[in-house]
Amino acid sequence: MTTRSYQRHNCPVAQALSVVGDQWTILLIRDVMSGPQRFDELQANLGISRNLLTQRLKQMVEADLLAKRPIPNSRRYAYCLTPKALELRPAILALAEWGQKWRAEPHGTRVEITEKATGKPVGLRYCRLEDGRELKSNEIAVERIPG
Amino acid sequence: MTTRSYQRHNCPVAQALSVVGDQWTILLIRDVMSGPQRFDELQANLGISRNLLTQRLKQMVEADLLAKRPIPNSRRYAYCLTPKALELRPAILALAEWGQKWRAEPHGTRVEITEKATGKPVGLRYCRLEDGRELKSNEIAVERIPG
DNA sequence: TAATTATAGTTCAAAAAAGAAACTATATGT
DNA sequence: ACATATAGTTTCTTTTTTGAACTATAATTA
Repeated sequence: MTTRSYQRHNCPVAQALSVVGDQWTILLIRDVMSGPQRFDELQANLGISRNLLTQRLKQMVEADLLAKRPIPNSRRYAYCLTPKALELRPAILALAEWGQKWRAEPHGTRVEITEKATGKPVGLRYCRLEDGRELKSNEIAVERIPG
Repeated sequence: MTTRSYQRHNCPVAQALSVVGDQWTILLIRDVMSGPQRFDELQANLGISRNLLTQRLKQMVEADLLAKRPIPNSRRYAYCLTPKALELRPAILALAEWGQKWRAEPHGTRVEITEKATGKPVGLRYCRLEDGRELKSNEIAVERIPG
């Protein structure tokens, strides 16, 4: 690892992207999150080439993002999200919200978050950890603290 | 645009990634957010090759993520974030939080969010939009609504 | 005034990554 | 026995990225 890549990697954003920052990984996680979990389904949905899908799935299993499990009474395999991958949901939802707002075609597929109990709309917001109180984006400061 | 890329793109996550999903764009935005705004600074910080940096900066200006402005009384240029890029902050902070939790080295650089007025710690959480009340991740449901 | 440095690039060859399409292996159903 | 489904692998081509040297120009320094 060179000095430069060290600089890139001593930052949580760069470290996250070194795991999920390639062209396909986040889309694969999103797809597995919303249903399809088999090789051919993922390939058809995303249009990723098969050799690359093989390679990515293998890397994602190694990175503990996916678990590959044989489906009983079948020779199929299911790719399942690990807790590590599930915790990317806020990042993926934040990207979805941004994509929804800034995309060229305003009326594509939407992603909506609701409260299970009431069906009321929910969004990702800044909260004071102490009491869960919502803060507006201009009320917060972001600081990088060298480790 | 092929059928497959249409499928990929009729999804706000894929649409977001089609703009910021390459290897460098999010790191460039993070870097510009936290200070460096000049060509050579960005190049040295990230270790990106110069020709690719040229190309990415140009694309990001075209995508309305960056504005290139000459610095007065100097022949330097500053790359400044547009509102569109600034609104990626939640996504970047969500990635930072995930990277901080799951990276191999637990004691690298940290990113901390605080309330400006009080210095109290803040995090990105799910909030009921109606009243800003924080909800736990198991209290929410995510739905994709075809457009 | 001439030489040097700083900045923001460009150029070009090589290496790495990704894509497309055909092929393989194996189990299952008919 | 033969066709089909699933999950890949192989091979070749195209595209991206890298690395390193080179360029252009304005401002500084000697």
